[in-house]
Parts: sequence; C-alpha cells; structure tokens
Amino acid sequence: MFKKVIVSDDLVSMNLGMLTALETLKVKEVTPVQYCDDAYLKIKKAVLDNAPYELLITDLSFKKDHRDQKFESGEDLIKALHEEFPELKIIVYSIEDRIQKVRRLVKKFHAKAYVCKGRRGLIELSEAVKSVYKNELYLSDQVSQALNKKSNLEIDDYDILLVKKLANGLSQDQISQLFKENDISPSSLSSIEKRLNKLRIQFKANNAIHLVAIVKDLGLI
Amino acid sequence: MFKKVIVSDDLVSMNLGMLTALETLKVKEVTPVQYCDDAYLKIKKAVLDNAPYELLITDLSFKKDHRDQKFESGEDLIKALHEEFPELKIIVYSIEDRIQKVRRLVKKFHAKAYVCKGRRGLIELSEAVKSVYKNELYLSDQVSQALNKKSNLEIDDYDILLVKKLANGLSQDQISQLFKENDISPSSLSSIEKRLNKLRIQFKANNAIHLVAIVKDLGLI
DNA sequence: AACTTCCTTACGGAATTCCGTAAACAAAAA
DNA sequence: TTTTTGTTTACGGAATTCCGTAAGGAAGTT
Repeated sequence: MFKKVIVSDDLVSMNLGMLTALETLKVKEVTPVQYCDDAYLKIKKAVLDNAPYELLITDLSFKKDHRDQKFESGEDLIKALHEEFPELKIIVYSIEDRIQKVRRLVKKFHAKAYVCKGRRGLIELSEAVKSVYKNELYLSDQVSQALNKKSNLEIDDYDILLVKKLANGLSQDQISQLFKENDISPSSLSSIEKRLNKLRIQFKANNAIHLVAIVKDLGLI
Repeated sequence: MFKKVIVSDDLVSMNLGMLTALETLKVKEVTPVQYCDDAYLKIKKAVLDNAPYELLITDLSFKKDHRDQKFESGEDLIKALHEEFPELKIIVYSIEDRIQKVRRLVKKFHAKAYVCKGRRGLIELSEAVKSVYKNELYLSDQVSQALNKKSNLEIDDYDILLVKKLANGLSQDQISQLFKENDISPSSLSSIEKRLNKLRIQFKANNAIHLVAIVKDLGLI
C-alpha cells in the first residue's frame, strides 16, 4: 500500500473523512492541507527532500478567502503537477459529476481516479486508492461512461468559445467580427449561424437562449 | 443548550463533522441522516412521540440516487417543515453563498441561521448553534449583507417565471399564449417585451440570451 | 485532370426580438 | 366628476435571428 499520501480539501470534515479512510487502508503517513498552494509546496518540498509523495487526493473547487492563491482550483493544481511531477499519482475527489470534466482530467492530466463525493463517497474512495495502487484506473459509477463511449457529445473548443461569447451578450454579428480580428476560423456570420444551428440540434434546443441555458446547466461553460 | 438535534447531509464526512461540533457544545442527542425524507420522517415521528427535535441543521443540495425521494432538496424540506412544524429551528449549512438564496430561506421559511461551508465552516456552525439557542439570527460573513441591504434587486415571482420560460426555449409569443391560458397577468406580447426590457436594464444585459445567462449565474433560476 | 467530399462563405426571405411611441384601462386622488 | 398615476395593451419599424439554398475553395481520390 502507499506509504506517503497528501490529501487536499478546503473543508476540514472532508479532510478528516479521507484521513480515516486512509487509516483503515494502513497508510502510514498522510498530510492534510486546505489550500492548493499548500499542496503544491509540500509536494515540491518532499521531492527536493528525496521523500516524494506517492499519491495526491484532491477536491476540485476551493473557496476563495483572504489568502491569495497561485492555484485557484484543483484543476489548476493538477495541471501544474502533471507537468512538473508526472510520477505523482492523482485521485480526484469531487462533488462534480460532469462527464466532460472527468474526461479532461483523466485524458489530459492523467488523473488515475475520479471519485464523486456522495453517500458512498468514502467507500468508493477507498476502492479507488486500492485500484490506483495496482495501477488500475478507477471511476465512480456515475461517471464511468466518461471514457469508453466516444460520447457523441462531440463539442470542441471552438463551440465552447462560441457559446460563451453568446452567453456574454454578443450578437452573432459581433462574434463574427471578433473572430475575424483574432484570426479564429470560421469567422463569417454565415458559418457562425450554421455552427449554432448544429449545436441547437445536438442539444435539442429551440433557440439560442435555450441552447445557452442547456449548455450552462451541463457545466460546459 | 439544545438537548435534541437532527443533522442532515448526504456526505458522511459532513455529518461526522457536525456531530463532533455538537458534541463539543454538549448536545446530548444528535441524529444524523443522509436523506431529506429521513429527516422529515424522523422529525414527524418525534413530534408524534411528544419528544420533538429542537433544531435541524441541514445541507441544501442532495445527490439523487436509487432511492426515490419526496423532498429532493434541502429547500423543499425546509419549506415543508416551516409550514408543518414552525416551532422547529433550522440552520442551513451549505456550500452555496448566493445572497438571494439566503434571503429567501431566512425571510420566507424563517431559517434561523445560514452557515457557509468553508475552511471556517465548523467554527461558524458552532457559533451559529449558540446564537440560535439564544434566539439570535446568525449569518456567515460572506452572506451577512443578505438582509440589511434592501438590495434593490427587486425581482418578483413573475419575473422569475418569465425568465425561466425563456430559458426553457419558449419564444416571447409562446410565453404570451401560455400566460393567457393560465390566467397569468400581464400576458400580452407587448407587456412581456416590456418586462424583459426592464430586466435587461436592471441586470445590464445586452439581450435576452445575456439576461438568461446572468440570471442563471446568480442562481435565481 | 476530373471528381468527390468537406468546410467556409454568401444570399434572401420568414420569424422573432428589440425599442420607441401611444392608446386603452383601472385605481386612486383631487 | 375630473385629474392623476400606473399598468396593460397595441402598433410599427429597425435589427437580429432563423433556415434553406447555393456558390466558392481546399483538401484527398481515382
């Protein structure tokens, strides 16, 4: 089993919960932190000390408070850690269950497990730790289809940007001009109309308003 | 201090945290539940047994799972309890920090305290319990302006309904017809346009799409 | 080269939204 | 009763969105 683990969540209760779960798994050394920056610094220091952490379990959303933070979210932290310390295994433990987010974290940043907080959260977390120790990927049931399906929700960065601009109050004409200025293609009004039409069909939206509402509900923007 | 308290949160860790906080406050009898329906049933039974709970501490958002629930959210539960058992004191303990939500819960359903989950969550919760015991209202710092400000955001139920319909993909014409059918006034297309225009100005929105996006971000719909 | 195929752009008309002005109506005040 | 005030409704034109059709261009294929 892992020897040295760090857990990160801004809520004390959650940290305690993880602590007891890891205790039952006979993990000797567990460090709890409440800020992403602390997690980063401790992980970095441990590497310099030649006693690196083997596993990080972290939440995604952290409340802002008086302390200014370099990493504002768990995702920021994970991104940085993946680049700097690819050896460190990472388990995400979050209330969020958006497929898109899971896919991004696992595929882009190589998170080894994604556990949804919930009534069975601690049980699943414990299973996840065991799986990851055996180098197996672990996903909570609710998000398990995040990878296997090609998940027809083929919606790319361009689409996201487009809908975001729309939600920010720009007219399709304004978006067209903006895209022309920034060399984003396609940029013609006609293409933008066409793309939005495709998205409306894909998300079964009656009109642009409906589309924005749906996409916001899905957490895509 | 309170003798008999019930705490409700779908996450075990949170329930445990509340339990220890209440223990430090010398509360003798604390019942933890993980479903709103369970909270309701236990509260009801306790009243029938002539040994009612004095205080409920509850989260707002509960994950759905296989068990079908009558009350899907903490707000549903609070609404029902306020009507049926006005004697029961209620503390909300939630991650949400939307002013609007706080105001609604406190003013409409007479919640006695609103504590935001966060790094100081358990400390504040403990203070809240003490305040409520002394019949004082308690609000976390982040949401303390929820009441004092007359908060000119004068937006009524009609406005909410209107924007909701819009977000659901109905055209202004369809909304007009719907309102006519349901005897909701005003119902003319012209009036609906006018009202939406007022809301756009109020929320500094460029157009209807922008309005819906803003109102969704504020958590009003 | 000739030919698909896919993507971008253009265009036009119908529907809807946007926005100002004004009439119709009701309730309260003079 | 008349006046005032505020709300609802009506109307018209400009702007934008919606939607189908088609032209232009950049790939790769035969």
